[in-house]
Amino acid sequence: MTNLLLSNQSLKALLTSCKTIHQALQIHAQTVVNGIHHDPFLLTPLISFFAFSNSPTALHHSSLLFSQINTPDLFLYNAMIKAHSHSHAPHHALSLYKSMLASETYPDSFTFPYLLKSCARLMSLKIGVQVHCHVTKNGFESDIFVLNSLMNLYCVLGDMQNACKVFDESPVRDLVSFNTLINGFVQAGFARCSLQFFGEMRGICVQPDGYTFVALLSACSSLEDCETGKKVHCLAYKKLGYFGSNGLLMNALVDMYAKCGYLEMAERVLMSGVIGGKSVVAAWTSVLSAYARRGEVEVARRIFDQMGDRDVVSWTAMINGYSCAGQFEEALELFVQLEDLGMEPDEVAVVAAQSACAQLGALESGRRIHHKYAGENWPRGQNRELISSVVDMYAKCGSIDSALDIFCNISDYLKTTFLYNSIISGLAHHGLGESAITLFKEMEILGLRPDEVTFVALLCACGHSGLVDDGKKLFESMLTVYGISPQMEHYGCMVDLLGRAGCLDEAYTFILTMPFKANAVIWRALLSACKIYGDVELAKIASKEILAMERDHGGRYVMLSNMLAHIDQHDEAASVRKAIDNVGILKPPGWSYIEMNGALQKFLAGDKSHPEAKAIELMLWDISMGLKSIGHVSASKMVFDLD
DNA sequence: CTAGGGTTAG
Repeated sequence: MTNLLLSNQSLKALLTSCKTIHQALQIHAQTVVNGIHHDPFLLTPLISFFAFSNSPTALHHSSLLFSQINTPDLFLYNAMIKAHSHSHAPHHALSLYKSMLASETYPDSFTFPYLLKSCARLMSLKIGVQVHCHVTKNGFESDIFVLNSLMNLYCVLGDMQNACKVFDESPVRDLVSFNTLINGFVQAGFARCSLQFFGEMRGICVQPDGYTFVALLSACSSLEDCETGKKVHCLAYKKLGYFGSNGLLMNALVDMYAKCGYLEMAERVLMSGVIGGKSVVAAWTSVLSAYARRGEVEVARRIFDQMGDRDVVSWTAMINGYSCAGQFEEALELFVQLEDLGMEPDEVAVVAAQSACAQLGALESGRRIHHKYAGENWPRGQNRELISSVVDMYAKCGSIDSALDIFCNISDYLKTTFLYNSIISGLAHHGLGESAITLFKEMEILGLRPDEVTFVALLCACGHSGLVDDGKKLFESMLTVYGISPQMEHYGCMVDLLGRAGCLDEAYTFILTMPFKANAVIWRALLSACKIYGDVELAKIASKEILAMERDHGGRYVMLSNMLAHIDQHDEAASVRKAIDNVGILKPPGWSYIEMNGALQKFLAGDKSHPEAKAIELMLWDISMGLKSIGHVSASKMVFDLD
């Protein structure tokens, strides 16, 4: 553009034919140059253009423009609320609504669907119920768009009772209402209900569409019910005719066959379609992750390599595929490659990366990824799954201070049972039993329901901190207060707790009075306690049980021989070692990892191949001398060298 | 005056 001055009228005309954000920015620049950037007749179309363009930077731009307007009208408010409702920060939509009411501008039937969408994105029941009240107060409770949005909100929150209530009490219903509920049931984990509800829908002759079939196939996927899936496949064909070009429906179909384990069928359906672009990527991603879940990670990788286009979802599927196979280094490496290609990982990808870091103990990578993608100022910092993966990563990498630091700064409404499970188990492993119990109480105050995992973490915390009475009380309360029946792991924790505290007889009685037969893990917990307290008789009982249960597990022989060595029964120790030789068992070598300057250092017992092996040995020697000088007695004399 | 609700895969 030259220095030609453009009038308000011509700029407005230009805007109507404007196609890209770049063009709109140029027009905006012109309004500034011309000093007419406060003209509401220009600002309104500019703001709505940016607001509707689905890009974070454009949204930011429209927010700036919006803030310059003294009295925005309802249309502008609706445009901004809509734009924020599908942004990374949907809570802005609610602030906008508040300031809208404050400036005495009142909502219409277009306002509520976006507000409700924002509540759904925020997963906030509290705010959602408030907005529901406003819907009623303003008399929009029979607007079909508002009602369907309301139903969707309750579905997303997993509150199917209220979703059904809205449906039942609604004077108007359409196919979208039915589809919302059918899909809601699936997403909330009630796939059977979704199929049943579809039956009711057919009973009153409501004709399904593509959306309906996608939801039904998703139900069959989650149930891994291929028989019903095939019926849905046929019905879709009967109702819709050829749908090979419907990308979403084809994906749902491919995914259904893949999840049910019919991988050849999935691939055949995929090939039979004429889908392209994003849909092909999605369909191959479904197949890829099915192979990964099946444990065929190499096949998954081959598909990944052969895919022409790949998006973040495909990369994440492959990253999780590696993690699933225990190949965490490959998983992390792939994430870094994704970054190097300049792709923007989303929250699910970052969660996958953090979990690989957690498994590797890769603190430096974990911290880098945290700061880059999930820092406080980052909009994704609002994602609950992401938050708990970060906390979990720090806790598992031994940086409990960082984990606590982040945890303490999380708003209550973002806290979940998962998050508490992560931090409580982190505290448990760091021997901070009291803090674990404190956080458990805090969790109750917030109204979060503890689950089985919470209690494993808590009992483990008590065990590691010698809190015998607290542990017993918590164990008792599981069934009586929380309605969770203790499983084998919980009994194991209790045996460990009692054993560590030296209550060996009590631990043994506990095992004998358990409602099910103790497994080897539990006997091993007892055996390990016997080792600490030198109870040979009980150790023999425990060993006998373990030997009877696990003929091919190397670990117990080592444990038993260690124990016998410790209590000076070298003859028996020798016989155990002989048993190992006879069966030909080798304990899988124990690895340990540490990440230094971004590189992973692996160590194996007795391994001297590290380039810095000499310096490391000197340092270790130095540390152990330091420990001895403050009175620490090494337990390493108990360990037999099996090599 | 303008605009709107429900879909897959990690």
